[in-house]
Parts: sequence; C-alpha cells; structure tokens
Amino acid sequence: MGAMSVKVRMAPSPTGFQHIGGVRTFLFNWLFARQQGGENLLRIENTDTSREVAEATEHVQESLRWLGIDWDGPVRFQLDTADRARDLAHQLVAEGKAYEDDGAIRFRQPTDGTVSWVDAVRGRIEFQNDKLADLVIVRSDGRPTYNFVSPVDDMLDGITHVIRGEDHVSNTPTQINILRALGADLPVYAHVPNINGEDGRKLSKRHGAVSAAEFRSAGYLPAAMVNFLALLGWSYDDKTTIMSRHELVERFSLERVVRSPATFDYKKLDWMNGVYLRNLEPQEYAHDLLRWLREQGIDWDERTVCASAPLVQEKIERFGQYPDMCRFLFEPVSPDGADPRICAAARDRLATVEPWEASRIEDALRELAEELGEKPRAAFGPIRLAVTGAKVSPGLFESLELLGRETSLERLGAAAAG
RNA sequence: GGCCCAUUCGUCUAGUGGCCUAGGACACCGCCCUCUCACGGCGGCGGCACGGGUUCGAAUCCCGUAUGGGCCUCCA
Repeated sequence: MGAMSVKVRMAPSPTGFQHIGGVRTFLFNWLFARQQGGENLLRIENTDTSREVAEATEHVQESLRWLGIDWDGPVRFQLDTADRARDLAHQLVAEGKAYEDDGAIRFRQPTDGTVSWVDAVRGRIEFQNDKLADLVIVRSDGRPTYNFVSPVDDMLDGITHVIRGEDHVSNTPTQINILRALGADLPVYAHVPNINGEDGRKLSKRHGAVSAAEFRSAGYLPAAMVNFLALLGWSYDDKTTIMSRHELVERFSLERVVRSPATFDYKKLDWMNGVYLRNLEPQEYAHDLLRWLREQGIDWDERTVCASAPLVQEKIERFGQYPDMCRFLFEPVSPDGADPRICAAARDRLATVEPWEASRIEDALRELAEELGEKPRAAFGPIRLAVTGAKVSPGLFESLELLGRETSLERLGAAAAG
C-alpha cells in the first residue's frame, strides 16, 4: 500500500464553552487532515461523565459544526480508555518502567541522556532527561492522569500527527518517554503558538468575545471566522489574506505555521467579516441575516427584513449591527431634535409624491432642499432624524420607501409638531 | 527558582546571507467620492528588542543580555 495516511485529533476539554484559541488549533488539525486526505478525530478529554460534561461536549460539537470543522467517526472520550491505560500502567510496573508511590503509580523517567524531537513547526527541541520528574500516571484512586492517557490514546488511535497548543511543549518529552517505554511509534509533533489578548496575556473575557458561541451571536460569518483564524499563526504568502475554505485546505502547511504567539485583532476580524458580508449574493445575505435574527430571538417581519437587507449590506460588518441600524423599520422612534420647519416642509412635499419609490422621493426632497436654500446634507439630516430616529441610517430615500408613505408622513408630522 | 520557547510597523505577517533605502493587510491620519454611516479610490505615518561576534555583505548564522510566554498539580 501507499504511504501511511495522516490521522490527527482535536482534543477539547469539556469546560462548558469552546475557547476561540482552541478552535484555531482544531482548525489547523482540520486543514491539515483535509489537505492530506487523512482523518480528523474528535476526542473529548474528560475525566468524568457528569451531566455538565455531556452538555459541554454537545456545546463543543455545536461550535465546530457552526464553523464547518467536521470530524471523522464517532466522538471519542478519553475516559473510555481509562481501563486500558490502567492495564498498561501495571504492565510498566511489572517491567520496572514505573513504580508504586503512596498508592499512585509513577512513570520512571530515564536518568541520563536527552529526549528530543523535530517539531513540525518549531524545529528540534531537546530536554535533559534528568530534569524530568517521575510523572504520576495513575492516581491513588485508580484514575489514570491526562499526561498518561493522552499519549496512550494517541498510540491506540494510531495518531500520526499531534497538532496542539504550545503549552504542551513541556509535556512532550515525558509523553515521548512513555510512548517509548510502551514500545510505540512516535507521532510527529506540531506545537502551534498561543493566541493572546492585546496585553499579551491569554485571551479572556476582558478582551472581548472569547467563545465560538459569542462570535456567532455577535453576527460573524463562519467563513470569515475560519479565514481570520487560519491567518493567526499561519500565512500563505506575503500578500494573500482573503481565502475560501477550499483555498485554505489546498494551501495549508505546518511548515508555514509561525513560532511566535499572536494577538487577536478584533478590528481586523470585523473588517474581514465585512468583506465576506459584502461578497454574499443579496439573496444569501438576506437569508443569513434572517436566520441570525431568529437565532437571537428577534422576530421582526420577514419581508421587511429581506427588503432592508440590500440597504445595509455595504454598511455593516456584523449582523449584530443590524438591529440598531434598522430598528426604525419595526418599532416607533422618537424624533428628538429634528428641525420642525424642514420636517413640516418635507411632510407636505412627500404627501403628493407618486409613485412612492426611492427615486421619486429623492427628486422631491432635492427639489425641496433647493427651495429651502439648504444644502442636501443640511436638509436631509433632520428628515433622517425624524424618520429613523437616528443620525446614522441606511440610505434616506430607500428608507422612506420601505417605511411607507403613511408612517413616513406620520413621523415627519410628529417632528414638525415637536 | 529550574527547564523550554518566543522576539520584524500599534496588530497579523512576508523575509531562511546579497532581490530589503524591509513587502502586504488591518488599524490610524489626510484627500477624493458622498443624503448620514459605510463602500471605493489615492496618499501618508510606522518596524528588524539590545549588545557583541562570524562574513566582502546579516532582519536572516552564533553568543550574551533584556522582555514576554509556557511547563514544573495524584489539573486538562
């Protein structure tokens, strides 16, 4: 047969929410597996089977599904191999490669020489064996520990490439020694850099959104998230930034993953999401927007939402900005501060516009502005305020058309009276 | 404290000894467009952490220092 095929794994901890940094690491696993035509497993690193774990597990899957990061075969659980790991630990004891200590079992590290490996992203890394502590591999209560089960599972699953966060670099020499003691082949290790907040510390709540779910409810598109995340610690060349999922799969390589940690740039994500939003077909944009609104529990009229979609497509970079921008189409507004004189004149002029469509409305209002001796900018401001209740809105004429003559005149009238 | 890792514009990065008076993108600033906000166009600001080597030549190689991070749990 051909060369051994690639098999990687995504190994989340069931913590209740999926950190975006973890997602990035999973994305690298996924990109690598898909590009190599290999397998990508999902293995939950659980140590118990509580209801919380079950919910967290479901949450992880939901986040990955949202982003289109799929996995092969059933979801695996670290706990499932606990018995097997325990047996292997006893085998190591029998062979003198581990020993009992206060009821626990400790792995006996080699006392001299070095352990090293050629990391697929960081190059050669070497540790002195005598600096490695004898690791507890089975607790006194019989539960195997993470740093034992993890390599054991990798061995059992036939993992060829361990792609994980750089915080595992220090665990690697011990895991390698364990694998060797077990007589297993070593996988290729690839330690990818961390993602930090602006202060150089681990990305956390105080920096902004951190979980996949938060980005979802803020109105980011999966394709934009994937593109952005892929570029955090990896690049294709010196000028390409917008890449489709397909292009990413085609171009990804571990060799081009950088070694230094990256800072999460929310503004760049916003920009990129805007690019993706603007590139959507109008139909698709309206559809995605509507779906997002429904996910948020906002039940604004579907036809109006769809009709307003083209008005905002070039104006917002996240769906989360839509409600504030278009609320006036669905809820009453308060026209505080709108110049009564202009609003009254606009109401009178608009009353006879026929038919009620943007271009006619525009003609009428421009004429009016000229008659009033006002610059368009000065004349339209009060009208916008009266009709949309805000200083920023979609195009004024289109907004008026969408709102309808009746409501528009009402609002103008209210502002004229106020 | 010990071990390991990292260090190019504010941010993500290109760069693997001469193509670099260091390129791109985001952000920022200015101008243009313009009914607001955006979009788009044009221009600008801005960086090789520091110090020693090696070399005809260093962002690129070596050593040291500084700074930041990770691990050192019967956590994962």
